Amino acid sequence: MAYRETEKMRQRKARARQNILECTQECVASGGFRSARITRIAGLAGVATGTIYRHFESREELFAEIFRSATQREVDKVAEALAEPGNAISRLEAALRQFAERALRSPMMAWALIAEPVDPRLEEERLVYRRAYAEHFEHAIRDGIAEGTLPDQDARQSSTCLVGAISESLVGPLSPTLAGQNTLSGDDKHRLVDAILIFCMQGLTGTRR
Amino acid sequence: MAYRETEKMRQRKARARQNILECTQECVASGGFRSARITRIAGLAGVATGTIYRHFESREELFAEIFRSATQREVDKVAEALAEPGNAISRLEAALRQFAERALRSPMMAWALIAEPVDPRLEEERLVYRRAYAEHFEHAIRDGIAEGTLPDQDARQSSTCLVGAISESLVGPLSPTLAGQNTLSGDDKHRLVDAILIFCMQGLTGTRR
DNA sequence: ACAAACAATGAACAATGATTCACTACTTGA
DNA sequence: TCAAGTAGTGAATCATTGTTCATTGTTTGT
Repeated sequence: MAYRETEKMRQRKARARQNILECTQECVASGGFRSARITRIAGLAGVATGTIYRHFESREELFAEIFRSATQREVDKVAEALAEPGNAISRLEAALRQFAERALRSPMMAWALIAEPVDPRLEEERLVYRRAYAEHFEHAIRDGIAEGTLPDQDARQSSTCLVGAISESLVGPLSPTLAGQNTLSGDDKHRLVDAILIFCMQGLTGTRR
Repeated sequence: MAYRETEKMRQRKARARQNILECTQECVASGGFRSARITRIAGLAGVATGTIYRHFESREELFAEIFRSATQREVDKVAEALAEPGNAISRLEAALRQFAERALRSPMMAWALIAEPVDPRLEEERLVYRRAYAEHFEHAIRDGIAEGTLPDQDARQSSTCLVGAISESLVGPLSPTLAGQNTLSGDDKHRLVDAILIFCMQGLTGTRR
């Protein structure tokens, strides 16, 4: 016998894999999934196209991994905001704000995750994560009902509506328009987020803040 | 000279074109855009694939036409509901209900129009029509504010949220799941529509009905 | 009946990129 | 240093479908 996989090699491979992931993410963040061609990713990562396939089953699988990690990061942020101290209303408001502000901070990536047309495989992942967001919101809504700060309501339905309302509100501003983009100034973004929140919070509470 | 396009021919061509459109719509309604291959459409229509291209620039263009006519039909229905007599609240409620109920009645077509991943060209059309829905709602919201039945609010933002909330609520139920589907009974559908409406109307009015 | 103009046909083509795989270059333990 | 085993390479291949176009069949006015 001769060659046996050693720790050093394992780490090198892990690093190579990680590097590919990061370059893919960069690619997606700059032009969405569709424009992230294997050749471009390979070029960025400084490896041959074949190498990608030594680390990932397929382009789809690579994308799925990017999608999951990027979205999970966002879901976690929302979960964090909901875990802060305070009543359900303030926590929900903070979480929604977090979601929207982060999306507006990385518009292309957010668009890729939320609204870019993707293959059925990724679309399935997307549905899963939309449910994940909704479940976090749902939990907080139940808290609010229990503590009396929110009127009784179908928490699941309300949470779904929250996800829809905020996504739809962001799709327009996030959509990579023909030429320039970022037509939204910092102030515009702030106003947009506020406006979204007013509708959402009223939908939940039945009162204008 | 010899051949000159005659009325009879014009009509025959128009009929052929219409037939292709109808078959395409049937195709889309049964499996979405993605699965509507030119060969399948041609087969259904009883013509050769090349014939399709005598009537339409390209598959994309054919799809765009289907998309526009199908979506316009829905937009019109919403507009009709909003044009009925009554105050803004009841008209908005009727319009939203109309939208949701019609979607649930033709789930696959609704999914194709609302949520199926499609090419950028169609996605653009989709954005246009989402705006169209929103504008109708927006107008009614302004009416409501003017007549005093709705509190003052950013009508444009609220209308966008309405479109998002209702779409998101429908995506899950409409998504063509692996096997069976139509896991929603008539009663389920009714409950779903009611639940959507409660959130939406509260988002608009600030009161539970 | 005839020729001009057009419609319909459908097999062949084209274009796009993901994926493969025979080969090269390393790494490892003896 | 050597042989076994693995990682990396990238040009060639494959697969999928929309689209073309030379050919065939129809319609029309004389």
